[in-house]
Amino acid sequence: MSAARASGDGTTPSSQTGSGEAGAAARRGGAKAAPDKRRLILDAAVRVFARQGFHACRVADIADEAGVAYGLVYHYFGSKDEVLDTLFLERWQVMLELIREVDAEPLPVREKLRAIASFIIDSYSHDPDLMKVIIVEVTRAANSFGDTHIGTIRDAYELIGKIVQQAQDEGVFKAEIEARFAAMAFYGVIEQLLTGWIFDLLPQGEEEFERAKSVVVETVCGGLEVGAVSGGTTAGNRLPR
Amino acid sequence: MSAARASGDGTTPSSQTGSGEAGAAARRGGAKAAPDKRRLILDAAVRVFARQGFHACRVADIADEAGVAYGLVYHYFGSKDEVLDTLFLERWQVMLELIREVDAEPLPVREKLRAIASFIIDSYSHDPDLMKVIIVEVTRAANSFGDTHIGTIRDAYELIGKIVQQAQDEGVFKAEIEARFAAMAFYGVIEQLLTGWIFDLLPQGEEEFERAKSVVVETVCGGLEVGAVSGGTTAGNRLPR
DNA sequence: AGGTGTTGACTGACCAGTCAATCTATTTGG
DNA sequence: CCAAATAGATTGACTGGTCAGTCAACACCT
Repeated sequence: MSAARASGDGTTPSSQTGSGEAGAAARRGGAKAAPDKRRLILDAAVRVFARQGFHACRVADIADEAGVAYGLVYHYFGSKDEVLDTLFLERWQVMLELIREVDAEPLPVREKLRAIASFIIDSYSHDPDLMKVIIVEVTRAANSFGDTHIGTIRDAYELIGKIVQQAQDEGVFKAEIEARFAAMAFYGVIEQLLTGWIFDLLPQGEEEFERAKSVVVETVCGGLEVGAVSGGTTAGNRLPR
Repeated sequence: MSAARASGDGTTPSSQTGSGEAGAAARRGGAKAAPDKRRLILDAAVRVFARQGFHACRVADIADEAGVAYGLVYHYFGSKDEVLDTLFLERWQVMLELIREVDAEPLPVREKLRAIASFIIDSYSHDPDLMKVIIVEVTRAANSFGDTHIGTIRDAYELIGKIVQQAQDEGVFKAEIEARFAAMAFYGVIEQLLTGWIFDLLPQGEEEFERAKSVVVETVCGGLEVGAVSGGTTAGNRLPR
């Protein structure tokens, strides 16, 4: 289930600094092992970025939050920017992978889209701070990180576009609405819901998150109007009401 | 027509700094009048913010772009922040007004939503830089301007929510999808399209903008699936392609 | 003579990134 | 099995540059 993947912790997503770190890996093989300062810093950064925003926080804040010395941040990361880059890529890569997997499976479109929506919403549910940072500081940040990662971001849109395209080829989705637009619409709805939660404009909670998954798919696929298709959600969904 | 209102120039949307400025208004009554430095600074700021981002630009950049001295920026605005605040409020206020007007008129939901979508897209078409700044620096910026203006932003969502609610009461929109969610979805689709244009992920141009208006309404109201409602749009554009 | 508009040099605070020193663990060679 | 050597981890004071905001002076109008 996609929800499972949403929590990809403890795995220490490998290098990023580029330096050799075989020694650290070996040491970690033991028992409790050293608290892996690199991870500690990343996690602290998420909290600090979410709380104060990337621009408003100082590197010292991250170090303090992580309980390490200032200089250590620069031992593991080349710059303040690189910390954010790492956080973003770590998560976005996992999402791209999931979308590719979903795309490969022989599922009805609704299910594919639902899987994607579920992944993103579960990601938020599992670590709201991280998703807040990604959306606020990267995904929408032209002239800074958004620009840097535009290629990676675009990949996601294109993968979703492919799914829509296929549905159109199969005659399940209307052909008049360009796949590219449809993909943006779908993603836009999800991101706006997260934004609503981030800004505390919408009620949050497991229940709401579950409901949101259905709402997203139902809205985008079936439309808001009565008389439009009202498919069931996950399982069998052909019955017209 | 909503498109007309999207271009609210030459009118100098009045005060914002709060100080008395009757003198300026009187002088402007003449002919060409002084170039209204305040406006000059605001327009320059839009360009600079759009080009470099709010955080990455210096106040000196704004002054240079406007062709005025550094200190003059502080004569008209209390701070760098206030410049952005002014730009945002100026435009957002107009949008709120439009939504209220649209809401008051006895139109079918599709038309109301189309009018709103048209306004926002026309705004972008008319001044992409300004919309870029508003979306990138305010609308999605938790922990900075988004937080400051959250109330004003929320107003828009709620007004749209009211329109959806009404459609539900009339039995035109499905009741299962909470109006609040639906409103967010609608707005989210629009903002994501703008984001696509801002990041150059979607083709731009008058033609695309026009098409987008229909796509937004059609997607959100009728859904992507075949068999869903395929309503016409505003004027005489019933023909499918 | 007084007020508003305009100028740009200056300052005070702030902060990313550097670096030399210290500490800890692992390896080597005797 | 231990001491010296090596390498990485960790520390935090310090620096160099940046920039928002101030201010005193000047320009122009009435």
